[in-house]
Amino acid sequence: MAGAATPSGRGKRATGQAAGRMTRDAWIEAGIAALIDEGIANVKIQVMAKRLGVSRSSFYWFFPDLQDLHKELLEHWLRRNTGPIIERALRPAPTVTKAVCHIFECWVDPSLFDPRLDAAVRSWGQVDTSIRSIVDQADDQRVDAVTRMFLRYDYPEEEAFVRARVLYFTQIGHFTLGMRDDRDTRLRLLRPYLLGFTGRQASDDEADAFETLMRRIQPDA
Amino acid sequence: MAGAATPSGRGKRATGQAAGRMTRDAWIEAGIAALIDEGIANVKIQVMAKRLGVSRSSFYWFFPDLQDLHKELLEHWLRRNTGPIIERALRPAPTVTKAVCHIFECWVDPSLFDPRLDAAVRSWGQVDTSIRSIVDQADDQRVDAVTRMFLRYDYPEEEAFVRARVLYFTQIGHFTLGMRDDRDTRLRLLRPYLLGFTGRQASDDEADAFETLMRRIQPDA
DNA sequence: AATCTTCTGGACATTTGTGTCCAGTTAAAA
DNA sequence: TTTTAACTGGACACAAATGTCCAGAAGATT
Repeated sequence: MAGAATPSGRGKRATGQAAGRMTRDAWIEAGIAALIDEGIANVKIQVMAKRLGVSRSSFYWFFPDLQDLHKELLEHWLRRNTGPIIERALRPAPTVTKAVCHIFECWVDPSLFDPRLDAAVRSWGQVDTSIRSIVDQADDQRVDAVTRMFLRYDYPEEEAFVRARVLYFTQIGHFTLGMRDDRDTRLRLLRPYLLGFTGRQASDDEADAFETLMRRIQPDA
Repeated sequence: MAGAATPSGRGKRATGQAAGRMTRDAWIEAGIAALIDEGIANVKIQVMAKRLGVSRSSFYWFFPDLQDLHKELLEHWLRRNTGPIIERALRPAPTVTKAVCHIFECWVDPSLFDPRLDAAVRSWGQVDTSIRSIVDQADDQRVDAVTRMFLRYDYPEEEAFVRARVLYFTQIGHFTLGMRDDRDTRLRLLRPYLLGFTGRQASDDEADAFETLMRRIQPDA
């Protein structure tokens, strides 16, 4: 028995596995959760174990040490967050404004991009140089993909690069600052943002299409 | 004696005070340094003491506990980083582009704004909600000041707000991502950035003036 | 049913950090 | 020079983490 701290000795655990034993993935999930809302410095075996209602030994069965879990967390982030942005940036569209709307999907659809995870990994990178270089690399890839997007709409080389940065940095800044405008505000600001990012006015069709998409993803907010 | 770890027993310390005793400020400085390059979770009395070549007791003479130092670090950040931005945003200028250049001064002059400190405090806010709300408040003040700047040049209300955010978030994103372009790159990108932020072309005079300023501040980089 | 493999709990050893207490040193004031 | 105030080091008592070891429980396999 884990003592008085565990509400239900055997049956169910707080999170992760329903009843049976532990799995490597359940530990990784717990790690991600801890990373996101307490930072890498608080991803601790002891506290995760308590939270999961399991003893620390379980951890050491699945991982040689804490560092191994860290490796897994970083890989999860790479898979989860960088892919979708690049994919959306490559998607063909009749106008720049429409193309930018495609990228915007990542910022409104939590299944495409997890802002809190991104922010957490970024904070991690500030403290650990080996992480830092990997984050930098991912940022370069993302900005590069957006730059190529602008180039497809005949912006001059330098302007395309700057606009890509402005678009991407604004968004990262947005998340870093934890801005969480509600859906209506975001819809209201859509056109000014598109103007600022592209220098061109979006058509009504495009704005409407994005509004529809957003209403589908966030039924109400 | 502090043991074999201290290279010079009495005379000089690693940082802070030259020779004499310790001061509250020296501890705060050490705290800022630790916060900036190792994150709040690694602002530890024990390691700072070792680094300063002093025993932990000294700390407890000047501060009741670690939390008290944390409070001081936050106050330092408030004084250091938010004031100058607001001041620059209020400064009168003949054109928007010129006004934006005034704000840009904060990003190129380390005496006006410390990007690494800002990033560190921001990370701290992600982990500690009481810090978070203070950081949010500061961000609101900064964006608000920039919004009013745009309003002075007759941008419509909503556009002014969005442009303020784009300008500010881009910059925060820039720092968060640790982008450190060299001086020449920054000068080359100045005009495209001004165009993106304001929607208007800067005059040669304005660009030249900024270039002069930058060369004065960063003799070479 | 017996056996083998996988996984868990609890005990142990160690490290790193916090905060308290107090005797004693050092610099300034009387 | 003595006294006094400001500071420092070292010892103590805890707490929270990591990582190791191993007996044994719980499932899967034969």
